Amino acid sequence: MPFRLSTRGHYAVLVMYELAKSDGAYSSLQDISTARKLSQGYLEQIVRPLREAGLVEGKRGFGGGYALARSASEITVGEIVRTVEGPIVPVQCVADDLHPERCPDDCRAKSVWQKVGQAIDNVLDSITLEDLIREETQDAASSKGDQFRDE
Amino acid sequence: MPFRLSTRGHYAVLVMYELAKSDGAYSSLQDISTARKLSQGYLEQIVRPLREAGLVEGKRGFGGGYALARSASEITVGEIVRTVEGPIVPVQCVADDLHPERCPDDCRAKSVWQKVGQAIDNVLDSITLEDLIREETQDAASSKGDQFRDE
DNA sequence: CGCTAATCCTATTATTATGGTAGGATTATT
DNA sequence: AATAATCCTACCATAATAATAGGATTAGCG
Repeated sequence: MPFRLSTRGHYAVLVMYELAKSDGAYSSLQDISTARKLSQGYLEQIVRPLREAGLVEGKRGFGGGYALARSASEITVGEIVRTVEGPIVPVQCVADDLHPERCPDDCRAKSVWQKVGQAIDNVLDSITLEDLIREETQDAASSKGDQFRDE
Repeated sequence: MPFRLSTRGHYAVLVMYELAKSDGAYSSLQDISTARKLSQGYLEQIVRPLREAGLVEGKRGFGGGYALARSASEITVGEIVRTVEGPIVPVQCVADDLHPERCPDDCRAKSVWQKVGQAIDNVLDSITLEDLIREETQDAASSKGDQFRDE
């Protein structure tokens, strides 16, 4: 149960993954929600901040849908997750200064949580949507190097 | 809000941190909860799995309390967190095979979540309680090397 | 022995977060 | 005009979280 990503971030990446595969064409949330067995209304709520942040563009009306606003190589998983879920701060005491007796400034454990947050950000920021759609059926390394290798 | 550690894991590390500082002597939860402004009853629930997992020893009665069952250098933050919160699996689709249409086996995003989980485990497992109590007031590197440096 | 301080154990509860549903308004294509 | 899509707001059911409450047991101390 610890360090879980909620479905918002999970589904956001799935939707962006689908849009990246469509490469320019507009895809409707109805199609995506049907294919992935997700609630369309829920996806609408999730896509909204992505649109407001300029990651996707919505086109209304018949034949409309969503498309990436930028190239798949310029959108990282970290940007997607932080856009729909907020900054990655595993333990609140790192961000604010409430409960000074519980978590005083000199508490060495704080640096643990900071390092965890940075480690998560590093992984998420190192992976672009292009990495995800490249070599779809293979499990080999991406062409860019060791950023996305399974080890 | 994503990748958050609940208070269970947070408080568990705080308690273990206090026990490590006491170095062998039994510390009561009443003292710890008073000093850290935490609920004693809640801490009791949190310490229980730590005792059952053999990380701490409880001593009942007058003058009793809890003490580390092993050396502080042999207990990692990762072990503490996983004991009270369970394994670190950021996205469930990595662990089970429900929703095969939502998260098919060939979904490349799965490897992202796996890498995140491993990165978290790596950080948590690299830090022992001894690392936390050493050089308490300093922000320098630990004597063991670059495992716990602020960068 | 009896008092007290502690762990140990179970049940309940208030609050919050999660994961949606419902219903509609707007826009664009055919 | 019909339809298919985004866009927007509100509400809600469930589950997880973070405790609280109340007691039973055990051990030291006078």
